[in-house]
Amino acid sequence: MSQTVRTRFAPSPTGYLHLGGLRTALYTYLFAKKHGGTFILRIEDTDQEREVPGAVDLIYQSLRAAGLHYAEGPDVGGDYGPYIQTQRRDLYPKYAMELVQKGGAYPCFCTKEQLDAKRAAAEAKGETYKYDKTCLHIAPEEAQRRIAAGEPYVIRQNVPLTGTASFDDVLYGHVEVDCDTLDDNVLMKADGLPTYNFANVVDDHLMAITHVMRGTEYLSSAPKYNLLYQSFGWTPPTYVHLPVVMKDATRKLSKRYGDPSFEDLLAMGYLRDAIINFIALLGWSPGTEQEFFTLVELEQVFDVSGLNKAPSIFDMNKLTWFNAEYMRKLPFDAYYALAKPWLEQVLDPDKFDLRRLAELLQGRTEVLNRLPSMVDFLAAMPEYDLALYTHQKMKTNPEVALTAIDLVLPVLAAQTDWTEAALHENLMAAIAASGMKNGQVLWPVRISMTGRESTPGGAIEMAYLLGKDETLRRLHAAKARLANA
RNA sequence: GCCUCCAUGGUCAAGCGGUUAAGACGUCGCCCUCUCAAGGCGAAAUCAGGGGUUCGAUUCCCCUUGGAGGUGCCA
Repeated sequence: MSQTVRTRFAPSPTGYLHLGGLRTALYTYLFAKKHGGTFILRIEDTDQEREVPGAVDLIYQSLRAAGLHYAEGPDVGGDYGPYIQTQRRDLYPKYAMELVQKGGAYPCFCTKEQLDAKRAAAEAKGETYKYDKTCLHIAPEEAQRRIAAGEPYVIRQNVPLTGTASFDDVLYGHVEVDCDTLDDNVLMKADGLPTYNFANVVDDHLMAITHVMRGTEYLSSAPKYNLLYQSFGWTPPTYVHLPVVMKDATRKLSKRYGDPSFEDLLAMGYLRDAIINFIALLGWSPGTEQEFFTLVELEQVFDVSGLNKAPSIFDMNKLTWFNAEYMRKLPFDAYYALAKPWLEQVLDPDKFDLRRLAELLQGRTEVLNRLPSMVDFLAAMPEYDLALYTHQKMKTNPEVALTAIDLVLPVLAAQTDWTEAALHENLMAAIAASGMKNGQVLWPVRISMTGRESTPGGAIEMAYLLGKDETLRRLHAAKARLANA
């Protein structure tokens, strides 16, 4: 590649950054990095009605949170600004006029009502609606007169009636369509702002974008954009269209159906690096067996040849697996800092050894937000079913449980050194002396202390965390309940 | 409807004319074990269908089917 690579992520400020958008941004960023190029951010806000207040800031925040740093953008500046399309509004009319002069576009005065009627008529006949080029035949002088008179108008692309339009995509190859299936789309709206169809071409050219990476929703209109480049006499960028991310086989990921956004995942306790790692592998393969990647590694190894053409389904299960793996890999102190606030939601830090608890939890943490429900039994003994005392493999049932508690109670009551090591030593000795199996006594003892089928540690760890008084209190309560059963 | 694109297990996917069709998640066994995880071992599970081309198709071509995207003064 002789020219310096410049790629851009160009979202519309219509809300949060969804995962499909994040992936597009990631690949766009990685492509630039891989080729030593520049990644820039451009805000496409030409549809003022759809703009959501605060969405622009959300995009900045999300991109920063993801670690996708852009060298140029609205909030960082650059030599090709402004980077927000509404701030570039004065730029577009000039190019629109140039296009009109070159025959690639024309002003149109048809009203919304007229067009709706034509559209309805076409649909009634079961035909595909296409603008009939009525205004193409208005003489330039008359058009000028009407514009000067203040009549509302738009600028439409003048698509040839015959022939074909095409472009070449790195991923999808040569895409060609018959011009007669193409409509004369609006390039400049009556409000004076360009549509995506126009702004994208003008801005990519003006910003010297060399590689356009974007979703496949633009694949079928790309030939039309190429017509624009031809009319202008500009060299089109290299295109890489990216398949969408799906929720399942037929629906794409969408906030409306409750699918999480990037920000949502972070708030739930998914790690940024885990999300990035997972997203990178969703629709792209490095071609090797490696499955864990840091952003920096991805910057080196990313290649468009590993992109898959088919849409891929977002698998929360696998994301969660990645997250659990990343949790385990964290240095303990980093994990503890992350876990602590979640633990403190349900546990008084003055009453429990949260640090020890976190040690037990680190290897079992899939997502941070699951932590509270994993430890809340420590704060208050939950209701539980006596059936929990019956466990085939542990060879226990309520009767055995009663025996076990009777065996353990005096040992614990006499325990002065309430450490895991000391508890372990004395308890194991008592069990060995009794002739019972470890699980036979430790299972029911743990149940009676926690009321949970599974806990972040065994009976000994739980006893340590609960403390002597609370342990004995819960054991006595369980004994009374079992004796009356 | 029309246009464009896509198609390997439940999911992510490797494969790019000749393979026992990798690997990962998930699932199911077994082992380990004071529970659950983690870890170890193992298992089930895929080339959508039909035609071609070829000595030989998962791989190339066509059709069908299925799916996606587009068909806006939205992007």
